[in-house]
This record gives sequence, C-alpha cells and structure tokens, in this order.
Amino acid sequence: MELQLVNERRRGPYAAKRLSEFAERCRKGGLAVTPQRLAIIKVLLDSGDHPRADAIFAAVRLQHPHISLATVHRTLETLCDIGEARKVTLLHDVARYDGNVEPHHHVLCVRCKRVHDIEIPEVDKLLEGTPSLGEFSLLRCSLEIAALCKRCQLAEKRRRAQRHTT
Amino acid sequence: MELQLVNERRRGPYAAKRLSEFAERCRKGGLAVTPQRLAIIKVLLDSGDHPRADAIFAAVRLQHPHISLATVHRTLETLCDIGEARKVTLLHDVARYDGNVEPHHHVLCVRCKRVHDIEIPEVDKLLEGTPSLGEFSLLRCSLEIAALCKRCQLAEKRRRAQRHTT
DNA sequence: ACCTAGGTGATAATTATTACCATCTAGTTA
DNA sequence: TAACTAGATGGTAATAATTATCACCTAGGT
Ligand SMILES: [Mn+2]
Ligand SMILES: [Mn+2]
Ligand SMILES: [Zn+2]
Ligand SMILES: [Zn+2]
Repeated sequence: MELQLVNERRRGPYAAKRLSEFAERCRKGGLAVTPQRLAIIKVLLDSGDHPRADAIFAAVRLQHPHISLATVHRTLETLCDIGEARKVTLLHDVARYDGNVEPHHHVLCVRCKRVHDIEIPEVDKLLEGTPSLGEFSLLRCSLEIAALCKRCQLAEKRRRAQRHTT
Repeated sequence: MELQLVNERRRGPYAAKRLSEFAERCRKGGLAVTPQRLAIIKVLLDSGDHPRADAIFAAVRLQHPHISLATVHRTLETLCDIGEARKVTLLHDVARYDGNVEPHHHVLCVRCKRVHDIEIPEVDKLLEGTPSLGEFSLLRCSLEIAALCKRCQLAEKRRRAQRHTT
C-alpha cells in the first residue's frame, strides 16, 4: 500500500492551470467572473493548508480592502457548487457522535446529511505497518463516501424539472 | 473490493455488551459513573443515526427531565476522550476549504487540526464499479487519517510529565 | 456519616455562519 | 456604445451551536 504526502512543488503549476481556466469554468457554471471571485480562488489555490473562511478573508483583504466576509463565505460555497473548490468538512455544521467505536466507515448524503455505517475490511488494514507519515504519527482512519440518498435524488430531479418549465 | 452497509441487527448485542462494561471503563478512565452519563451512553448506543447533541438531549430528557444541554455536550466529548464514543465530525468546528479538487486524502492532527494532503491511489479506485450502495448513489470518497503531529506529540508528553510531578 | 474532587444545571458569552436588503456591476442587448 | 437587468456584493442583524462560568450537588472514598 503506498501512502505518501502530496508533493508541494506540484501546486504551483496546478494553481496556474486552474486559474487560467477559471473564467471559462465560471461561465460554464452560469456565474459572473467578479474581481472578488478571482481574488478568492487565487488565495485558495495558493494555500496548501485547507484554510478557513476567515483566513481567506484576511489574505484577500490585502488586495481588496473593501471585500466583505459574507462574500467570502458565499463565494467559497459557490465555488464548491461548481466544483472549483472542495469543502474538506462536509459535515461541519454540527457535531455528530457515534456509539460504534469499532473501525468502520461512512456513507453520507451530501444534501440531507444522513450518515450510514459501512464496512470495508481492506481499508481497516490500510495503516498496518505505517505508524507514521512525515511529522504525523497515525492513529486511525475512516473513509467518508459522499453520496445522494434516494429521497434527495428525487427532490433534485423535481427541482430540475421545475426549473425547466419556468 | 467488498463494500457493505453495516448490519443493523448486530447493534442490539453490541450495545448490551458495551453498556455492561461501561461502569468499569469509566472507573478505568478516572470518571464517576453518574446517572447522566449512563443515560447518555444508553441513548447513543441505541442510535444508529450518528446523532447530534440536541437529539441525544431530547431523548435523554424523556427519562431525566432535569438534565442540562451543557451536560450532554460535555459528556459526549468526555466519552470520546475515553474511547467510549466516536466523534464523526472531527473537524466540525469551522468549515475548511481546499483548492485541490483532484481526488486525494487527508491526514489531520486531532489536537491542532492541521490538515495535510496525501495520495493513496488504491483508495481512489475504491468506488469504481460500485455506483450505489443501498439507497445511496455514490459520488466520491476521501479517507481521513486521524493523527498527532510532532509538535502536539511533544506538548502531550510535557503535559503528562507535569501531571506526574504534582 | 463525613469529605472533597469532580460533575451538574442554569445561564451568559462566544463565534461561525446565514439572512436580509439596499446598492452595485458583469454581461447581454439593441 | 449606452441602457438594462439578473445576479453579486457590502454592511449589518439574526441565528444557532458550542463553550465558559459558577454556585450547588453527589459519587466514591475515608
Ligand atoms: Mn458510524
Ligand atoms: Mn486537501
Ligand atoms: Zn439525502
Ligand atoms: Zn498538531
């Protein structure tokens, strides 16, 4: 099993490429290309540390002193919607607890946030023989599968049909 | 690759066993066995839905009308500390965003919450050929590795040494 | 039957996020 | 190019989860 920290050097070219395609991708997603959105995606692409909205706000303000924190929050969610960013904390809004402390994994509906347990024995063995990685000593691991439940799939379909008629 | 939803029938016996050992495990962890803690772990072991603190609060109140919501929050964190519960949302306190939208995984320090990217090509292929599981249509997946970074390991050591002298 | 470290309840404080709305502007149209 | 408008933004209020505080209580030990 090959577990390795991502090479930081690759980020430069990756960010440049993503940035050059950003305007086009916004249009494809039906979004206006605003200076605020450009500034936010730039900062995000330059960050390797999975930043919070307030950190991005601080960085963006150096160039755009008038930007609003609300815009940063909104924009980050919008970028995730069109696939230009990824929310690391899919379930961040409320703490969720589990009585099952055996190693296991989760499928979660990205819309209604329901979570179900799943078993993937292969993944449980993933850390065996790898006590540490770089500066991290590894404790345990869990796979998070993003999904759409039946109910939310139907709701999604209905909403699209609705939009199509108007 | 065997991906399967966890069998719900197993929860009954599992919960009974965990509950019967709970008092002893509290003592081992240096915790008092209070009626509140018992009520909370009971509710948690009976839940298959990864509940939030407020849901547990509501359920516990049916038997303990005087319990406080603060106690529920505190107790759930305490239970996680001694390994009697698991927090599904390790990074729930603030939303974190990622500019890297390529499939990749994360190591995170459970104390300082720093997050680093890692690559595990095998895991990226996990969902291939499995478009759905039960009522969930699968979108993507990401492995979360809980860890302790070097800095926090040292801090932990120092704290233990401190406690030992007093 | 005490004692006391630690636990609890009630409530205030904090903090991230969302809602709201007046104003502005990107991108389209004539 | 000028006018138009759907959608974006800024400023601020509202919301909601969690944590802090502190007087009182009690589990577990003597
Ligand atoms: Mn679970
Ligand atoms: Mn990442
Ligand atoms: Zn759903
Ligand atoms: Zn750390």
